[in-house]
Amino acid sequence: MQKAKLTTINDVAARAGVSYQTVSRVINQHPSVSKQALERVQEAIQALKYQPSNAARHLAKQQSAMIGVISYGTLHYGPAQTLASLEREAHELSYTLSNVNVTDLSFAQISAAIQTLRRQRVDGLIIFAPLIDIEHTDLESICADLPVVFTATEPQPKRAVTAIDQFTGARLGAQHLLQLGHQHIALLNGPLDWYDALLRQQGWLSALQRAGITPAADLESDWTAAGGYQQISALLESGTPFTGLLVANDQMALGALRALHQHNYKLPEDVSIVGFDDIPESAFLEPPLTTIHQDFAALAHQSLLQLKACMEHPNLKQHLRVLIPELIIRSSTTTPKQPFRGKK
Amino acid sequence: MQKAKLTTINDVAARAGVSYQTVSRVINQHPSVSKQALERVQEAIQALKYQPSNAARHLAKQQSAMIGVISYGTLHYGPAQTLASLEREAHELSYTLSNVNVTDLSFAQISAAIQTLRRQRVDGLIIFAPLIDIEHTDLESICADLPVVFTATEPQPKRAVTAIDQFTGARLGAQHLLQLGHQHIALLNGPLDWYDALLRQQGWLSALQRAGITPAADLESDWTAAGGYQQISALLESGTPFTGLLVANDQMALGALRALHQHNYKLPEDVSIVGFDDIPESAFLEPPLTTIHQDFAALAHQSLLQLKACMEHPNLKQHLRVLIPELIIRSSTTTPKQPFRGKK
DNA sequence: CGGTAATATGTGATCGTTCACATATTGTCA
DNA sequence: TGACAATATGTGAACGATCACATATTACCG
Repeated sequence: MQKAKLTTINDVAARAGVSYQTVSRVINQHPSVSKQALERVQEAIQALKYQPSNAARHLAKQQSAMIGVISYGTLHYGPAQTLASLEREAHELSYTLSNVNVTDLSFAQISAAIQTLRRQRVDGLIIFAPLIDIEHTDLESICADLPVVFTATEPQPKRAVTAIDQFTGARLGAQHLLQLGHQHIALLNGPLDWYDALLRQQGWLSALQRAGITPAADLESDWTAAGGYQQISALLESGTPFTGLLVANDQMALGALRALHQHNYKLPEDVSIVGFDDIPESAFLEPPLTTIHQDFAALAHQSLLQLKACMEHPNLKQHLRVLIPELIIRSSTTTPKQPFRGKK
Repeated sequence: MQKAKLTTINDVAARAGVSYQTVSRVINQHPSVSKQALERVQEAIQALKYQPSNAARHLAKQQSAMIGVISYGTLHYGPAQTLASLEREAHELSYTLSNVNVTDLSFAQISAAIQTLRRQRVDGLIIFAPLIDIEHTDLESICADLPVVFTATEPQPKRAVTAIDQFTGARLGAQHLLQLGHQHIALLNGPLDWYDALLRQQGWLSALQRAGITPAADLESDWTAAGGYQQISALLESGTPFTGLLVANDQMALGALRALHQHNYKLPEDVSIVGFDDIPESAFLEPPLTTIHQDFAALAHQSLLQLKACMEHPNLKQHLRVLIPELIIRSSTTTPKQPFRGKK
């Protein structure tokens, strides 16, 4: 093994001819260090390629400069973007991010993830996973007095939450279709154990109800293009009439487009589609996709800011921070050709 | 602040009525612990919600159970997938991953990233970024005796490298087009400061040269659909004749498809397109995209295995591990209608 | 020149673990 | 029953940094 024993603060002190405490002062930029000592210590650090050990520092300081993240579904666009932004933002605040990705939303996995992060003595925690089934009391017992920010999850009483308003997003999409004159509007949603999906369903329903319109169809799929393709193919073959379609992410919308093309539908004349997320490819689909833009970088930024507030003022009451998504109109939506149409 | 002082091994020992060392033995599953002591310690751990401090453990053990990753461009599909897989794999080997994402490939950033990870005393390092301009001697000086695995980078003498064979991948794509009878084949590549892009260019060129065919065009873009759209639009407007197009990732291919549709090209009759990566959406594009499949999960798996080997046998000479990508034929490629065609 | 403050440096204890070693207890067999 | 091994437990030092405090040096002002 490489038992080469890494250089320590003492090695540097010895070489510079000062005490270890002086070296510590140089590292931490304490003002009371003479110019001579400073130079000699810096020279020694360079020469010995000294790097202070975070572990030792954390132990002594009783804080880790680490932020824990519990993430879910990071292979999907939204979570992946958020996580990447989170990492960048954290680095700018000179925090290190420690990410644990859970593969399901069971209490067992969530609690194991929290334990892992508590061992690392993270200074704060961002839970970036839908937690529909978790009891608040259970969470309280594991998180203890760790500062936590939730996102993508249902409102937690007394807990800090930063989220993009999915309800409003879906409503914007549905309203756009309604304003164009669509009367038969279907929803292709993601899995309902994602809280985001639940909220989008509610927003869509709310818009339709307010307009006095009955939903044409309410489908659930798995966020993938394949799933979207499958569901819309089935819907078309079932003969259910619809002219407007709200899809809960752009990948499924892509699959839906394919299904519609295969069934010789003309787009957007025959069916208008609104996606969700505004992935970079959306503007280049056939036809370019009208969609609900979500600012994941802003979500990351805000949740980190909120976590910082939690860490600095642990007793401050935290409120809900909400980001509003934006409707991006492209050419996949238009006025319906006929007020009503069935199977082609 | 929450100066509540977390519970330590001593608190557990006191409650269980044993010495701290016995508690340590329980934590580390040492065999020589009596059944009674074991039970009492476990009870105390439960009751006090004790979690051992990783920082203290690492300090004492002189190893961190952390693996550092230096990543680049994680907002793109390939890197994002690899990173996510890496995290999952590392967790399975009960390592923690510490990721630093660099925003450019300057020596300054790479070396800062390595310093950050050295401070964390990572046990090993996976450099998952193209390092075309970095001198080997510079790297040697920073990495010192840290076990390192490179990937997505040019072969390093004496260093461990795991990579997907991009040269072969591009050649497979080009050969497919050649076998269909295409004579005018263009390449739409990613930025050439990615080593992957460079290798794909070489593989494509090599296949064409072997067939005695001159390249129709050699374009460089930025991996995005927007970039691909722009470049292919320009190519079409320039009137350069081509019937086959190899694109270095599927997002750019998506943009290229859009450009071709807009110019009223019939696909695949007028132009055959081969993508790269096989993103989940590829099968649902218009038309479904023939592409080169890359197994990013396997890449992550292999590089971690190799790193483990490096860590366990530091003096073992490491070789180059290569994964071979696979051609997935869908309907975006067919025989050329005419042996030659210019601007439409 | 004495006194007080500001600056510069050093010493011992501490953070929460593990390791090496010492010691106490139990078991097994001649 | 005595001897020796195996099992079980405890003690002090170490890991590499920071903190609180003590001390030495320099600076300034009346």
